[in-house]
Amino acid sequence: MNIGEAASESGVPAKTIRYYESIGLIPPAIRAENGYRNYSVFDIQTLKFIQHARRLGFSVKDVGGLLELWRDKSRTSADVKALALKHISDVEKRIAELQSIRMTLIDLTDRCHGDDRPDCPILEDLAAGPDG
Amino acid sequence: MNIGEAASESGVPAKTIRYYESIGLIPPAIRAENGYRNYSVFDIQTLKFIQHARRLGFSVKDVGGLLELWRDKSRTSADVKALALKHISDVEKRIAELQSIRMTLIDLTDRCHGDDRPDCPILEDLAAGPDG
DNA sequence: ATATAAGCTTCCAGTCACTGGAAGGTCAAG
DNA sequence: CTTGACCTTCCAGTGACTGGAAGCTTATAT
Repeated sequence: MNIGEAASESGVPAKTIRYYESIGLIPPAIRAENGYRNYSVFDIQTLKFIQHARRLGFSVKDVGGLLELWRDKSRTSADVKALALKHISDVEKRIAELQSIRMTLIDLTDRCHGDDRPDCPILEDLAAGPDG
Repeated sequence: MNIGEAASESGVPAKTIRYYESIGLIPPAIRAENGYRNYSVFDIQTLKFIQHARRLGFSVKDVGGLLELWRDKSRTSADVKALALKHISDVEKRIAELQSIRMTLIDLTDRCHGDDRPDCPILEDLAAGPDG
């Protein structure tokens, strides 16, 4: 299967597949006589795995770790769970940050009348800072 | 005031101040005889404004827009509010995405016993995909 | 006076995870 | 036989910095 078909099968763009190969996330593809990359059904499985993990916000480096764990039949489920729990805590931290940002922005916009007058608490508060 | 003092006064690292100058977010600093950049109290104000807006997640490009609005005495508060409301909606979208990711991860980890056995629903689901 | 350390300058490279595009080879259809 | 859709490689750009090298200036300590 050529890279284009592999891309549409897996959902990972051809460009990105080559990129994953270049950084060593996936092994170099076997080449056909014309130099084209050739992908097996197993390769597609791997690409789908990567795609799903990336959609869940795992970094490419983390995905590399997950792939190793996936291929390693002797690893324990505790290893995998630890990585996932760490990632949950990162996600929760980011959510909390964004929620705090959201509250501040809502407060600012609520106090801005948003008409054709020039005075605007949003700019005033950005100049004065969070406590002023 | 040298760039180091400007950095500690404003909270923006010296390196970042130079970077902001290089991309045109702030005008080129006036130089002393020895070539060192010289900052006024007003410049510090601007840097603080930038810092606060960045902390609220505005992109550097958006901060550029906010700075223009800040300096433009003839602008209306509606202009500013529109930019802020758009940003709130972006933040909310991102929060929703992260919450969905979080739920999926929690579901996965809940179903993974996380002991020394090798079978792990996290890896299985990453391989099978979100619906399988 | 001198040594040293801190602070400033510029410029280049690296980060992360791609993405776009140019230049050129290959292949299938009309 | 030509067009267009593939494929190849390599280089550059994104966003927002950050690190580091090489070299100048200034402040401090002896």
